[in-house]
Amino acid sequence: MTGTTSDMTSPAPPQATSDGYHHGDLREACIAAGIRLLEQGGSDAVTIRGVARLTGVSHTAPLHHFPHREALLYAIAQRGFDQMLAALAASVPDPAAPPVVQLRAYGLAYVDTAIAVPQLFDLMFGRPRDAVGETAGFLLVDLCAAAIERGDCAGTDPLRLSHLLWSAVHGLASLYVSGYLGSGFVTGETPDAHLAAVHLLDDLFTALEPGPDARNSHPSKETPR
Amino acid sequence: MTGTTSDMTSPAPPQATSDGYHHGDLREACIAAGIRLLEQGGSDAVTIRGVARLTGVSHTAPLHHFPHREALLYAIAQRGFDQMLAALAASVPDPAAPPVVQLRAYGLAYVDTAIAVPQLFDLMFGRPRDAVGETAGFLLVDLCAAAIERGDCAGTDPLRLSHLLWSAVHGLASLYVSGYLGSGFVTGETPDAHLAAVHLLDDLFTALEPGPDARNSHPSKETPR
DNA sequence: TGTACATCAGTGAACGCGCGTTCACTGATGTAC
DNA sequence: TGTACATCAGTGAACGCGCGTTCACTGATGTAC
Repeated sequence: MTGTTSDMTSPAPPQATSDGYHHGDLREACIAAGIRLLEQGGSDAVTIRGVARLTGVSHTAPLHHFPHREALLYAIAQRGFDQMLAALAASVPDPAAPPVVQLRAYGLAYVDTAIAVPQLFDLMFGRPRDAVGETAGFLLVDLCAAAIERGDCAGTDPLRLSHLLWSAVHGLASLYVSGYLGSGFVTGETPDAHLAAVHLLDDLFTALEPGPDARNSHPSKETPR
Repeated sequence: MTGTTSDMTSPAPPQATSDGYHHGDLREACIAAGIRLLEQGGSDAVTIRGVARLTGVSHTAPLHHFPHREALLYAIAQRGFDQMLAALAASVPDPAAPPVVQLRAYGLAYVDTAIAVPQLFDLMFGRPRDAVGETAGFLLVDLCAAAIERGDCAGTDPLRLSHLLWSAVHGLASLYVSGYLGSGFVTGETPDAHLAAVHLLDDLFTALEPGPDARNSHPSKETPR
């Protein structure tokens, strides 16, 4: 994952008016400034006056674009989801690749994005969820179903598989973001988040491989459909 | 997990002085009040003046116990870890049970605790980590090593196994706490967090069972004794 | 091509608010003698 | 057993701060005629 941060903090204004009066794209600049404040000082540091200062504008100007502070935070979180979805989409060069390959790529991109903008990641999942990622959710379940169908993953329930995968990846990202992994907490060895994600996905998909005995492979614990 | 919330919010003062002047155990009362504020309004709502109001004391009194607001937040987070560790310990009735059984119980208790006090869970993992859970980390790795040794889990690296387990459980808890699972986001089916945790742990440990390939060694899932 | 005018996106003064923190103080308690 | 005194844990007034939000305003732009 390269350039994510700069993508988020330096958007070229669509049509900048060059007079000193009108900003050109204050809304976009406020979101970028908000992300900067967020990454430096957490969500408490994201204020209307703060983004106004950073964009060099009077402290009431942002109110023309965000009716209140909450709207600014909401827009920032939404931007985070947009960026993450874009990163996920970009991580799979071939949409015809086997589902397991796609799932691995998505998982890796998920962790990388979270690590790149940790406070934004926290903000995204720290406020009331939005419908923005619903298609991503369906895609995830579809890929799980395809992987099971193809015989690449054990199990029978795509929904439960999707929960397992998402939980594992989200948990790894969260634990790295909060510093509970990656800094010698569990032991001395401290792989970075990207390497840890590779390991986790390797271990997970290896474990999920159906056994070589084609007849005994489905203990079929429940949900037989 | 029963009674966790009340454990956290109604601690009996060790020796309450009954005069109206001295509180008896203001420090403890402030922490309890802080957790109440936290669960209602997030960490922003936890203020020195707020806990003073809730404990019926002048707004400077808490400063005798917490030199500044950050110290209050720190104490609350620490209390959260204490409670979680206690819940984990209580979830394993027999410390001589097979490692996989213990790991399952811990995982379940972890999710249950998080769901019981979601904002506290967020606070705990949202600020600089403490050394408080280090022994828990070592215990986790030890159990993973024992599970591998016993032939109950595939793989060779206890550290990587512990990362996988912790990530999966932590991720599930986080996604439920933030509402991204459990409210029909991925699909219509919405098991509660506890049931989802049971499913996740079932699927995970089933996948981690070493296959019957080499010597058909372990047909039993767990608890052979 | 000019002109009137509505609209958009800025400015800056002002307000009230809750907050953390300081300060001098005071009541209750425990201890040395 | 009494007394002096240090210490602990409260009180309440006061401070300065940054914040969100309101208000009347003004400059720039686009459009109807």
